[in-house]
Amino acid sequence: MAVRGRQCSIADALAVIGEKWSLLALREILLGERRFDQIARNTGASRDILAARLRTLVAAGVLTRRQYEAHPPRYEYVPTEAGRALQPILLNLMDWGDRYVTDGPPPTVWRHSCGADLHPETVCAHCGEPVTEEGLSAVRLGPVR
Amino acid sequence: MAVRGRQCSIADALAVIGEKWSLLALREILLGERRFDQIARNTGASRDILAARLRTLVAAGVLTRRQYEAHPPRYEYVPTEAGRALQPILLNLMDWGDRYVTDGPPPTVWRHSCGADLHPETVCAHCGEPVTEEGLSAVRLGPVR
DNA sequence: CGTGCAAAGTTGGATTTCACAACCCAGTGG
DNA sequence: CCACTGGGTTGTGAAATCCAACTTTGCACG
Repeated sequence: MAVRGRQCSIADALAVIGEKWSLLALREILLGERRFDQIARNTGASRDILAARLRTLVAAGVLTRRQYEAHPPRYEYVPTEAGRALQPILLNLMDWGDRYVTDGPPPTVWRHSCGADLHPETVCAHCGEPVTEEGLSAVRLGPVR
Repeated sequence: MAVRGRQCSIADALAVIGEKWSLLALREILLGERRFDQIARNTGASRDILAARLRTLVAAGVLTRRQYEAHPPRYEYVPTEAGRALQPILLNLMDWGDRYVTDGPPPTVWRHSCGADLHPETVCAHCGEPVTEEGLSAVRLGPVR
């Protein structure tokens, strides 16, 4: 996407998952839907665009396309490790939408194994403290191309 | 964006910040850049699209547009609470890009106040345990419209 | 046999969005 | 007077998206 602009992994990540429908397709796949028709129905994406996005995600290594039936040939989409690693991003995005965009109660609720309704929080993996603006400084920034 | 499809705060969130360049503009603003020209240069977005995105983000309450000079009138873009709340999402996205997309070392590195280079981790706000696929179950899902 | 259905797309054409360069306006500095 | 800066807007053409219809392979029903 961004040939010019700051060299940055956010831009690189968005080149893979930043297009329209990519993240919604991944949401459905991480919810357990693996079939084209079901993903199309549950996201609302048009079938041609969805096919293109799934191809991109397979090419990027986020999904694999697995044949689950030989005659007629039928395929399903399974998340790779990279795909499963997007789950926290989707949960954070959902939580942000719940708080600042969606009117009314959250449409989707997750239960954590500890028993509580899940509210994701981002912490420093090293010390476990929540990440706040004040506790953060940029050591090195990507150059602007 | 998604009139049809599952009712979901991820879709709602993407309607606000899911368009091309929105998140990259927010990245620059959260890095401290507040001026149109600087944001345009550092993201690589074309000026017309950037102006449209900033208007959308102001209308959605993610940014405010503040006049910092009267003659000639000049404006800067300041994140609101909702805007600052996107920081964890951007950090997670950056970390994902570092791991699975960007070749070579991470272009941008953040230092946490604990002294370590920041690697964000998403935990359950209630119990503090990392969020994994296994520890998670959907209690309620949004209906498909 | 003929009809209907399902899954996983592909195709054609209209609409919308995006990119790029050029332009505008107000003030500032030389 | 001239160039330059900041914060945009305008026009044109290219690209992406939307939507409905069609295709292919096979199964099940009557």
